[in-house]
Amino acid sequence: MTRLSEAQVAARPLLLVVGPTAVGKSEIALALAQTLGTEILTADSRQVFRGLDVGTDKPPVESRGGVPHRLIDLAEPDQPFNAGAFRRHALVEIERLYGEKRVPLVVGGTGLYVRALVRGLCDVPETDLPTRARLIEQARRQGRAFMYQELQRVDPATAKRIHPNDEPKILRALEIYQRSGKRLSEIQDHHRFGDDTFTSLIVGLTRERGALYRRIEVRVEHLFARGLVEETRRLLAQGYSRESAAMKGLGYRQVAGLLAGEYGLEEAVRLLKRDTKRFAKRQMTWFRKEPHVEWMSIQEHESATTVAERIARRAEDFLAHLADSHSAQVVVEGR
RNA sequence: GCCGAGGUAGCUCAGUUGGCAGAGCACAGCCCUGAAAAGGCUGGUGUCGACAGUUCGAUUCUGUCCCUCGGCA
Repeated sequence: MTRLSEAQVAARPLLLVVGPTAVGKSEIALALAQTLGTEILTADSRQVFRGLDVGTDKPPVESRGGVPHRLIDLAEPDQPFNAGAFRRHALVEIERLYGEKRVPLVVGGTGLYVRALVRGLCDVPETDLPTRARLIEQARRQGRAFMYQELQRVDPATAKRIHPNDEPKILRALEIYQRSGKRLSEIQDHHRFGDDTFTSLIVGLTRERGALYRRIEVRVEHLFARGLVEETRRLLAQGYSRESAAMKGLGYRQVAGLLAGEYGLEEAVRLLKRDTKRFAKRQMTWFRKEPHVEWMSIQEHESATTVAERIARRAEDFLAHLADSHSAQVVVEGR
C-alpha cells in the first residue's frame, strides 16, 4: 500500500502501463494496483461502452479482485465518445485519487487516449454531430476528392498532412474550420502535444511477436467460447447498427458479418484473429514512437505477479525520486 | 509398376514464343491532435523441385532423377 506524501502529490505523478492487446496488461495491472493500493483507470476506447463486455475482454466484476476499474461503462454503444471525453473523465478520477494520496494507475492500449491524457489535446471545437453528418452526406454526394480539394483550399497545411483517401481525418479538419473559422494546422502547430500536467512513468509491455500472436489466437477462441456471438446478436437486436463506433470494433464487426450470412463461423474466427494481430501491430507502431516509454519485455513463462513486482519496484523508485526532486525544488525556492 | 496431371513467395495459383519473376490472400514497415479496436499509406519476402545438356543467356527447351495428386493394375 503506497500513500503519497504532500510533496509527491504536488509533483502530480502518473503511472501508465501500455502495450498491445493480449500482452497481459489487465492481469498485471490488477496485481500492481493491489500492491500499490490504488485503482485502475482503463484507457480503452471500446471498454467505455456499456454492454460491450465479452468482445472487449472487459474484466468481469468477480475477477477484479476488489480493485475498482474506472473509465469503463461510461457511454451507451450509440452515444458519441472520444479522446476529449476520455481526458475529462480521467482528470476527475485522477484528482480524486490525489485527494486520497494514491498514485493513479492508467492501463490501456488506446494510444490516442493515453497521449491525450499525458500530453493534452489542442484547443479545437468539440465534435459536432450535425456538422459531421452534413459533411459525411456531402462526401457521399460529391466524393472524397472534392472534400480533399475543399480542405486544400481552406487549410493547405492540414491537407498536406492528410492522405487524400483518409476521409475521416479530412472531414474532421473541415468540421473544425467550419465551426471555428480556424485552421487545424495552426491550432496544432501551437499545441504540439505540449501539455505537461503530470510527471509520468510510462511502462510499455512487449512480448516476442510470435508469442503475442499465439496469445491473440487463444484469446479469440475464448471470446467465441464465452459468447461473443450471443453478445453481438443482442446488441444488434437492441438496435445498435453495424455502422456505430461501438459495433465497428474488433469482434463485433467480424461477428456482424457472420450473423448477416456473409461467411461462416470458421471464417469469422480467422478474420478476428487476423484483424486483432494487425491491430496489435498498429498499437506497437504507435507506442514505439511515443516519447519516454520504458519498455519491459515479458517472457513466455513469466507470471503476471512477477511482472507486476518488476513494475512495482520501478514505480517505487520513480515515486521516491519524485519526492527528492520536489523537496530540492522547495529548497531552491526558499533561498 | 504403368498412364496422366503437377512441383514458381508463407498459402492458392498465374506467367515468361529463352532476356532483371507476379497476382490475391498471408506477412512486414509506417502515419495519426475529440470516430483511434476507427481511418489511411508503403513494401515482394523467391535456389521458379534437383542435377546435367543445348544456348551469349534456361524458371522457360531437352534428358535423367526426386517428390505430390489422380487413374489403372
